Amino acid sequence: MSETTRKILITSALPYANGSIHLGHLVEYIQTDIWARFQKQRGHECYYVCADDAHGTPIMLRARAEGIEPETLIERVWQEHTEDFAGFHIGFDNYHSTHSPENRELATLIYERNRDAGHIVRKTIQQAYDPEAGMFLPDRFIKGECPRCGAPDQYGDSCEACGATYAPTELKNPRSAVSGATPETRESEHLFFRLSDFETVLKQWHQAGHVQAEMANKLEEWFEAGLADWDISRDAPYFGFEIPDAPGKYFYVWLDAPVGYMASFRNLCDKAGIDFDAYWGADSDAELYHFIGKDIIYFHALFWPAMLAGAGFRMPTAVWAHGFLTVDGAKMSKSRGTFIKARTYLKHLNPEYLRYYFAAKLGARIDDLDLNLEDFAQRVNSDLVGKVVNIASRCAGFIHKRFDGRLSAQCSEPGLYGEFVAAGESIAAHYEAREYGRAVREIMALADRANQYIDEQKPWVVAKQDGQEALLQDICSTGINLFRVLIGYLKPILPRLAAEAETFLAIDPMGWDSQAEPLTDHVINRFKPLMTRVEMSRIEAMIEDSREDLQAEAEASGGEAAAEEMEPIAETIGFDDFAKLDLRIARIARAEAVEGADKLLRLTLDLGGETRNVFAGIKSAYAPEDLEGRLTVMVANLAPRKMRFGVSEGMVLAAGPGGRELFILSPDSGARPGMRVI
RNA sequence: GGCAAGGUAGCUCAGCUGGUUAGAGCACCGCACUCAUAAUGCGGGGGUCGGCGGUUCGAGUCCGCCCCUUGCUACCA
Repeated sequence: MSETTRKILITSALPYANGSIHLGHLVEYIQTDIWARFQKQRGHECYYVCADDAHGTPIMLRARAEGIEPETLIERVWQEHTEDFAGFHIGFDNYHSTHSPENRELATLIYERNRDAGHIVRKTIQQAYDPEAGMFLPDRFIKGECPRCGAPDQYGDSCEACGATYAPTELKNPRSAVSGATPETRESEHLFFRLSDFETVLKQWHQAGHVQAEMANKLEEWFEAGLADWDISRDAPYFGFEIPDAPGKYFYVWLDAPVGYMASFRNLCDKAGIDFDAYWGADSDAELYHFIGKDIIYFHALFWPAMLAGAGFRMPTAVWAHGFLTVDGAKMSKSRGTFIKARTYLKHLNPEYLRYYFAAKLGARIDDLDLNLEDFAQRVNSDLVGKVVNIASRCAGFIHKRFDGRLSAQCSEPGLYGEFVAAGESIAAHYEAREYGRAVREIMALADRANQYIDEQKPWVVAKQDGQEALLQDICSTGINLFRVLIGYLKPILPRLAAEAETFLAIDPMGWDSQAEPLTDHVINRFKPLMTRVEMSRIEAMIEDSREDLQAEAEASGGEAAAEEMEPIAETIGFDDFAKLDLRIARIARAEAVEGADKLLRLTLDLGGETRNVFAGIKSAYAPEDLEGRLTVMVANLAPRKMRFGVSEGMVLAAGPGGRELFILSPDSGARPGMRVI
């Protein structure tokens, strides 16, 4: 490697201190960690930092619900996150918290510099206020009816039912998700960051190739829509940093979250004597990379670089987004048991299986990544155990039994060994380009070559021939040396396996180029299985565990959560009002799926004297054939409603949140169609 | 219906700016081997590259239309 030493600072997005790490998070940490380990192995000065994102209303409220201080909560979560990451060998150089003195100092500094440069403006806005809880409500903590379609139980920023977006003040019958009180609209002065000041700067930055092509397209859309001012303040009570010149106002969590990258690094610099400015100064020649998920591109490719530029810091060298994780082709699901927490995984499986599998499927693009559990097991078993580790396993015995663990004094296959070494260049290029899948493919092709070599040489035959000891030792020494090169290439992905292999080989930790020459006349240790096979039963146990785990959790927190989240009882009505409602027993004469509708069933209801055509959104919970013949309860005097698939002449009563959890009502036996329900 | 990403062997995926008979790994079948964690090697079957049309001397690769899948969204009176 003739390349000069680079200075590289790498970050992963900060996990929110309000939940556990799961396999979806790990795509990012594993992707980043592999890159960081690779750069270090190449001999560069490289630091990988991260932190918990510890501020914001959800954390404040959760701490309140648990009856503890937010500081106590985030400390506990920090501990848990730290352990989970360590379990997956994520090698942070520093794992800090946004609730730290360094972050307060830097967030304040960035704010003040932007303010002094005229990028901060004050505006008075109307915002929902919860008079009972005594706080302003973030959009997602207000629920009510959609102003456009009237759908109930919608969040304050957008309607899940009709897709409308609106201001929370437009919601009909709004109520606070915190206390259930009806929010009032109050005025408040907020601070705004003028993103539009940076339009030119940002466009130049994007065009200079600092973001992926797909990301650039998306950003272009945002430019076309126009860059809006960004509200960076929140009113007390809020868990965060108070804004120095605005008492009672706090930095919005998304302002100080990315600053957490700097703060974590600052903290590391103070501990390790690194020059902070060499990495963050406006004229820094260091490289700065942010690995993120595709959902937070907006913050990292617009606000963050703009804030840095406005405060006189350098901008990132690149922001790299990855896609989401699916399991067996579908979104992670708690009920299917595919919402797998880091912790649960570690109870059942070796973390390096997952590191390898992700690496084998990761590229530089923003595509989603699928964890196919069967493929996962087969791939790990055949690649790592069957191919790579097997090379050492099949050679080590001879070296030990016949040569006291000593390798040949010279390499008998300089050509083959040279090929393995030469491949390092292209493998390194793939790592550098974040095309880990390509790197893995090349490495596995080499592993195949090694196994072929051993098969051709047939050491087990040579071993039985008198006077062929030297040949046997040469063959097996070559095998061991090829194995060593492979492990060197896999080391960024499999640090633990590499460490154990280094112990087996009795060598110093491998760098990228330290395998240029083969080991000769060197004594290795006794071989122990370096990795065992994935058992499908372990995977199934993990899935089962995930299912139980989350159920138990739901039940554990169920008591208070259920009470807290229970829909408030509606306004009291008189009997006259109730009597307006004509509920009738109906027999479901026919039930059928509606072509083109995902959630609707068309029901033909027999009311004794007449029949009604009713559309019901219960397809997710009931098969049509299970409904036919059943008695149920319907609203018979509801005004007919024209729907996309026809006119609905009434409504069937059902309870439940949705999905499979929908329950239609049934009368006791004896009731007959047409009877009025009073 | 809208937005986004995709549709290449049973599965997971390569196929760069269009160029010989479309590839790999796994799975499957047969053979070999027994050093190795039921590992390995050799051979084989298997794909009209979602469909149709177009551009081109030539298209999996470019263009148009259509179909399908997944995610968000809508249809949940």
